[in-house]
Amino acid sequence: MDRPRGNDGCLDRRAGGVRAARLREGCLLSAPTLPPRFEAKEIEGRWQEAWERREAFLAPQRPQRGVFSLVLPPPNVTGILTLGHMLGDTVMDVLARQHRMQQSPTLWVPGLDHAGLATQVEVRRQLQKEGVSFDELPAEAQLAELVRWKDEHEARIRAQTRAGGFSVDWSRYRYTMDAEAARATREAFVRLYRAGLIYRGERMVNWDPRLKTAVSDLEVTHREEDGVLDYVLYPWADGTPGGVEVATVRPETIFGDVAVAVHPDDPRFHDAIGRNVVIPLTGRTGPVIADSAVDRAFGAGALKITPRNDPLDREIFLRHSELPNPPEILDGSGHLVGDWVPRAYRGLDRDAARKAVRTDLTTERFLLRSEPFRHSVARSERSEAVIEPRLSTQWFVRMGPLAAPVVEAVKRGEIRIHPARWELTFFRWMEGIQDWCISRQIRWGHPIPVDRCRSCGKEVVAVEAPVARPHCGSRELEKDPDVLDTWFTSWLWPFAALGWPEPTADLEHYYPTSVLVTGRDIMFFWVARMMMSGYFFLNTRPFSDIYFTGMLRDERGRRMSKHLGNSPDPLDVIHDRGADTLRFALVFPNPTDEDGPFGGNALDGARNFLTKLWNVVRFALPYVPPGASPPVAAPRLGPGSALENRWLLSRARRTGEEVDAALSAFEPTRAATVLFGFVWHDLADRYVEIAKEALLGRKGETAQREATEVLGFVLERTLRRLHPFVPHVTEELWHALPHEGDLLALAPWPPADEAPLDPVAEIEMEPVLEAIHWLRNLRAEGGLAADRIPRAWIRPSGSEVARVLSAERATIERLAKVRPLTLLRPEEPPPAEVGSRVAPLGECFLERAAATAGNATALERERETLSALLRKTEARLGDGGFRSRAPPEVVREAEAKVADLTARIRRIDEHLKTEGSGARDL
RNA sequence: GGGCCGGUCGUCUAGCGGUGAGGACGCCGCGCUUACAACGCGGAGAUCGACGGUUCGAAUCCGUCCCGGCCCA
Repeated sequence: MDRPRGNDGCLDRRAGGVRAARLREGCLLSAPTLPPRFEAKEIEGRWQEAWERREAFLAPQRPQRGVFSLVLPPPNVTGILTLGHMLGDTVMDVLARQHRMQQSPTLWVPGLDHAGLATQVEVRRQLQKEGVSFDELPAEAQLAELVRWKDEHEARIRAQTRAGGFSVDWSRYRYTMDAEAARATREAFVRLYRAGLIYRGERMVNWDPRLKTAVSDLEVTHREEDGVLDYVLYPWADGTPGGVEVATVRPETIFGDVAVAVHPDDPRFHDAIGRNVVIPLTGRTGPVIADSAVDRAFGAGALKITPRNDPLDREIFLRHSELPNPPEILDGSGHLVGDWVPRAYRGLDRDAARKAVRTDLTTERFLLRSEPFRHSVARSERSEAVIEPRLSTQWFVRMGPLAAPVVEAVKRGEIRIHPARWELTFFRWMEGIQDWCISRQIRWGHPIPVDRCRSCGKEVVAVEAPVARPHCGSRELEKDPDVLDTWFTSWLWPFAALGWPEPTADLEHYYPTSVLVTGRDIMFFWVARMMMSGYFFLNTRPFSDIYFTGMLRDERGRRMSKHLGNSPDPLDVIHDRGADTLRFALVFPNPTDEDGPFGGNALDGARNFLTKLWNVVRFALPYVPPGASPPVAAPRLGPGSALENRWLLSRARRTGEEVDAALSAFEPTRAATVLFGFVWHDLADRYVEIAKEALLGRKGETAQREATEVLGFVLERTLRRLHPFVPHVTEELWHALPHEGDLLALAPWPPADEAPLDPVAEIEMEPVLEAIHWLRNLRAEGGLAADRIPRAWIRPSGSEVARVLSAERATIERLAKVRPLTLLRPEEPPPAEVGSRVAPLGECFLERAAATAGNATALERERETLSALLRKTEARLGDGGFRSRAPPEVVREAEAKVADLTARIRRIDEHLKTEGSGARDL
């Protein structure tokens, strides 16, 4: 075996040797050398190409066993990917890569969403900046603009996804507006229509007058805003003085009024019910009606009824059939129209109308007073326009029947939500679910697959464009002018992306999918609806687990947004820092399912970790050169093996088990945290430092061989387990070490239990590490020069500890930089002029610089801590209830603790006495 | 107005009935020890939002309140 010389020249030559050996083997994928620092740029592109060349992520057409599949939530073409997308993608990639390594046929379907309204709004805005009015363009030109936008952004989004190293199957890439998606969309519509779950009706919808389209409840946001509440007098129609006082924030809707409603139990209005009032400015009158939906506490207790312009008014109107049905008074763009609006007001937009109405109400003394009023205002999520509730004819999906099986499935545990706390939110929404308005009056979307007969008005709904004639025999068909809500395609995605409604092989083998990872913000828009469609169209869950990621904040805790400029393009971050650094920073240290800060700190931490990993391998390289045989199994250790070897394998075992458990439980951050701690602290800080002597051959050939095997094995397995998180760097390092197979991405996931558990080694390692720690502590406090190797003594607390310390004396001496370390017998007096510590493993003594006197302080502090603890524990034991009610082992533990603390405090007192005399001697 | 989630070292967080409350970042001190200064070693720093209650025992369970955040109306 080659021995390292321990200087840079040697290492470089060795690295050269690696390269030469690799070239001889004809392996072009090999890492040429390991520079002292890890440079992401150099390696990431190379491995991405290698994976692609080997078609590593191409899912088999005919998988033979249990598959793992998932669809990438197709990002909106509205813009480019954000770091938030990268977070979800990273979580998905961790799961996908792990399952692939576990030899499950794995399919991850990438895609793109046309994002109808959102995209149209973006394109409209963009054109507006260029001085072009989207709305005035002919239909074909509008479409051309939309397609151009889509093409540009699609390219960028694909580039971003590639740069992240995400293991999607590009051969299955899908777009929500491709031909197959169009087919699936039509099919879904037709099936629901035939099942009576889609209907067209005149209903109150959320109308966006700026975009001139209906939007769904989910596309409306409510915000507290300052407004004005007007109190208007509706005088008695019979000319008697007075009338009814009505409060409104939308006085311009007065033209659509048909009545005034009051609460039937409101004593203020008992005499008013049934009388008629004048509706100001209209020349019309209307009755005062009673309805218990009226909120008596609001305004003056009376509500004007505008059946076409307010949902509550509509409800009340429908309960009072005697009221006249008014014509439309506000058109799609928010302008006053129709016979009921006096000429003077027609054509005014709603803001101008409100002003004019208020002025005229004042002039004619109908306006009693106006108050500032803070209330919740509904705005369109996409255009920010104030939503106009408007009676309009639209297409709806009946949600009740679709929702029922989904709620049941989640309650049965057939679909699991992670983190589970979101179930509550989910249920609450599902239980109050409203019908879904799916028609949009925009350009960008799938057309509604309905034709209507010009003569008889009958609807023709078919998957194929209709050729058949409706009942009346006319051939004059008119297409429905509307398009479908984007989500009407997206909600089909888990199966539509696999080819539904065609009975494709992918659909057969990869549906239902395994997991869905997405942000909570689209829980209702998308996730819940996919669940409903899954049960309706395929009678199965679309996925078994849902994982909700958190929302990223910047380091000041603000939400990331384009507007604030705190949302960098992931491609730039990858260019600067590397994909692996970004990926690790996204899962560690902040939990992937919480809204945590993300920024330079996290990126630095990830980079530091990768550098550490890089350097551990770099250190190991000379001992486990590429020529060495790959570790096929864990090294077989015996009782005579070095403690650190037994210990490290045992730690590796526990790490593996916890990582696997964390990933199964959808806790990627916990998995990353455990790996981080293992690599940095157990492997690098402890094992490597302790094992250096053996590795260097100073403890003989057998010891060297064993340490080499352990190091090689643990590193190789650790790289495998880390691979899903940081695929490029691990692939690079894996190839630099002895390994079997040609890609780490396809290497098998190591079983955690192949490394032997060794609880004895773990227990024995404790006092060794502790001794090193306390001696270092004394050393730092004792004011010793860096090159000074002081003498040290330990009086162990028990014979077992004494045995271990004695066996590991050389290691302790080396790592604590003391010599010699002398073990004292139980009552053997300590030396003079020393710093001391009373630790659980025993008393530690170290020579110190003559001038320092910090020891007494440290001891006193320690004494105080221990005394406080002792008092607490004694108090607990003194409590009668404790002894009788607590479990016996807890009582015994407390007793042992009291004994231990008492002994240690006594020791400290002894030390302090010596210290006192010593200090006087100074 | 209703609901949900959360308040733990300066910051971000782990722990969710018996702990000397763990870690990371930041901070302080000493060190370029031949894998790593993007590092090593040591140190300081938290009565776990407040008040009650349950319990032999509460950061952990239950109430009330306060403060954040989100969702719905």
